[in-house]
Amino acid sequence: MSDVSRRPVPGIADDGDAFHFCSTCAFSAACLESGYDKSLLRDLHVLVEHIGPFHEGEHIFREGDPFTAIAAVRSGTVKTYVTDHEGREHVQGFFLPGEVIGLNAISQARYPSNAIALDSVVLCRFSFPNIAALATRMPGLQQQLFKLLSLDIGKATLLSGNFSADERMAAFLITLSRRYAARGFSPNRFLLTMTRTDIANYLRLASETVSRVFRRFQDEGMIQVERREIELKDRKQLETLAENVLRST
Amino acid sequence: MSDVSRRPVPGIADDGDAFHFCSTCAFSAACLESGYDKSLLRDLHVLVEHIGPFHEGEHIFREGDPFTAIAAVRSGTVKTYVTDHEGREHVQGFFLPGEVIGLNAISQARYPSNAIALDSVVLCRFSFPNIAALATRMPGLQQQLFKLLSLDIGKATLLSGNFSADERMAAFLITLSRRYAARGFSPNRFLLTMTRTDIANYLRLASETVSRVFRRFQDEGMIQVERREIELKDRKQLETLAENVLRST
DNA sequence: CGCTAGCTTGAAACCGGTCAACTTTTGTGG
DNA sequence: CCACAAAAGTTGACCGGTTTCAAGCTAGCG
Repeated sequence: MSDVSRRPVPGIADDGDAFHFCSTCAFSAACLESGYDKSLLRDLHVLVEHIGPFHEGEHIFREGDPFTAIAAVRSGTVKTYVTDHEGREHVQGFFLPGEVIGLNAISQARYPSNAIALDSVVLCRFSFPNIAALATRMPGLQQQLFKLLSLDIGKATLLSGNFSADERMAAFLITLSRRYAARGFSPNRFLLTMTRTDIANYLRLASETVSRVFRRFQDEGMIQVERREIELKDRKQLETLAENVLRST
Repeated sequence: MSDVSRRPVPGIADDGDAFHFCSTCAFSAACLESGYDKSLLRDLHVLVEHIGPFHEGEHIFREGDPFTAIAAVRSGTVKTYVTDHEGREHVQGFFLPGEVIGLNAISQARYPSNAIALDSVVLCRFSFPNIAALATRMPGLQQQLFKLLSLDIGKATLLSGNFSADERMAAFLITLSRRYAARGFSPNRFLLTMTRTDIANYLRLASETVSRVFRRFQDEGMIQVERREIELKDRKQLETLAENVLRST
């Protein structure tokens, strides 16, 4: 079973400048800004381990695996999900580059869900005990961890509300867009790296409903979808639809 | 506007034994176990501020209020919720004695939702900057904070899945039961401190549906409800129903 | 080429929501 | 303590958004 353990990335060496160790990691920027001295930053650097690539369909961790590390997505998309007794899949989230997986495993010391690569995925792995220990010496890092955890509570709360299919779908598209934009990608044209079924299981819909909502949104000129490619053509209207879901974001 | 700020509890003095400052607070036990010396425990103690009582219907904080503190419920029940554009209320959670509110406010430095007392509520308030600072000197406390945050991600994820009314209701009752049991109350007989409408808005149902599910559960012998009093009569069956929701708990 | 997984579309069924009427409880003031 | 009003809860009938079922389509790939 593959997991977030030892598997160095071929071709990505850790030997370079210690202060550019991982441009996409959620920790680097925050900690660089905090003006720590070189020795502490070096401590952070030696914690990082680049692992992957995981290819499409490969599991990064599975429900019940012992928790040892959190990981920032460096490239690709990760889906987390659980499967219930009836075999229905419940998608908990999609993680894009720069986002951190595994935070919900801390409380149980086990991963409570499965994580699978939706395309080619490379991760930055952080041993949790080590980064927690370092955080006691770097208040900025501790603060960053608190923030990330708190953020995930908010994320999980978002779609738990009582919203219509249209509202949830609009919110899904808008948040995807914002997250891509935050990473320097186009906010209005991007690739859906997940299947319709994945989207459905995330939004608590049937995949047929996802198809139909896409079609209706397209007929109404709000989006243009062609297979996995999507273009947001009327952001304003989408934001309006998503408004109820996204308030407090 | 009332908020989690200065309002000492009349009759509850902070002058007593520093190591029994708050029997219900989520931090005390963990930190006592960690074997810290007296001076650090005293630091933790002076952070605690008992506030309240808030009486039924009174707000503890409101959406958008600047975040300064987290708080452990000492007695009573707190409901957190947001209201959307159409005036629909979305209940995010109920907090029983021993549970901590405000953790989802860290990332934004503002409370993302409203918190209201469902009955008479007393809180232990912890200034967040102070407790975070202290956590750098008490790794056990830091760990406890990480755990609490991580736990809340899991809680928020639970009901976000695609479950039937029956499954969600059963899960709601079972978790309530477990939480009361963990605090030394009866797991099979307790008071629903929230209205049917609150339950409905939490479970994404109509209040009429809550009524009907209660009635059906009762007709099937799983529970006995009389107004706000409830008794779980067939725990096993409820657990079975809740199973899908609660896996990974 | 043909297979398969993913996707789309239509028709019918159903779960839960909405609307409305009514009952019960709670709270208030005389 | 009672009268009354307001809030909470219950129940029934109907409606509608989503799901389910079924069929067919499309793209990607061996």
